[in-house]
Amino acid sequence: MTDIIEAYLKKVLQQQEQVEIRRSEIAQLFDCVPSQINYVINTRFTIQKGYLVESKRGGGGYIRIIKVQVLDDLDMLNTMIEIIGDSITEKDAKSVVQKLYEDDIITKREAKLMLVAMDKSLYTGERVIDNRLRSNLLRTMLVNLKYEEPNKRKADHS
Amino acid sequence: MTDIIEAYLKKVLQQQEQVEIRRSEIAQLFDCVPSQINYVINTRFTIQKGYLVESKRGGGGYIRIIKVQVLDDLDMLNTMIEIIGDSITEKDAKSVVQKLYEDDIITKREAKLMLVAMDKSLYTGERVIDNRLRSNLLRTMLVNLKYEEPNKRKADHS
DNA sequence: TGATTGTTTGACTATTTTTGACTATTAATT
DNA sequence: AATTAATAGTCAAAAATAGTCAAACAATCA
Repeated sequence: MTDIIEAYLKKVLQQQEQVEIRRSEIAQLFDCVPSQINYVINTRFTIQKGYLVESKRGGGGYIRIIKVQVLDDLDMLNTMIEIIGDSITEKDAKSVVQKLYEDDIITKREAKLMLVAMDKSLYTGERVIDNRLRSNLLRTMLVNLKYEEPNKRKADHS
Repeated sequence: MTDIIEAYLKKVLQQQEQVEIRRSEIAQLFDCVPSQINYVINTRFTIQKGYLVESKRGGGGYIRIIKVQVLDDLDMLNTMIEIIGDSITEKDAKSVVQKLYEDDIITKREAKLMLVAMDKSLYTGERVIDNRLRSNLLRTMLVNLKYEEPNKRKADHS
């Protein structure tokens, strides 16, 4: 169900910059409880995944999902670096890497390397420490990408 | 039993690049306990044998087995993985990365990302712990470089 | 045959999703 | 202004999955 609602909203977002819904209507459409919509939004439309969400209650209330717009790769990297902050969970970190891959800022191999580096199992097991270590690592990686020319093999003298 | 389930999954994988199952369904199909499926997967669908496994718990959960292609450069990577062992200093780790770059096994960007991840300043400050963390990270990265998934569609949110 | 290795089982744990009761906010009506 | 209606948000319990681990059992090896 979550996946279906997510797919529906993303499809609309392929055409548009943002989408505005009435929570109860979508819940009815998919025959689920209204709070399911909140669950979808909280788990699938996070800032790490590149979305902003606004809402209003009361009569004429709505939920609006907005795709975060960036100018270029550099802007995206800077935005992500801000989002990372000085602590980040495994899940959020992986969302960030995934987003960079989807936006063609990093290659699949680079994404894999970075994803591996975000994995919980590599760290100490102390949640607070790990989230700090992870944010240091990811942030430094992204800072590096800012100053790096895109992909070139050393022997590729083309 | 293990052999039968293995054969079943491999047969499906002859037709497809990947297979997605619901653990309890397969267990029912073969009249065994669900954890038997984990055993099959852990013993027969390892990365060394050319398979990648992903899963999700909870509602709509699944286990997905993906065929991967073993890449060239295996020997070099395997050698490096051995060298790394379960503890490695910053200096040695950086040498390993440098060597991979010089041998054209990784790109400059990849090298930079990996070098960043080896840097002492990112870790806890406890030498023994850091060397262990670093080796875990570098080793896992190299293991990942050995395999490649077949044409996974990217960002297809339709 | 005794030791070793591989398989099966199930109790317990971990994760993710679904649900609904209760709360908070805003707009409309009195 | 106060009250009521119409929204959306929160939170925790329940349900629906998958994972782990060790004990029991089976097969194979020396």
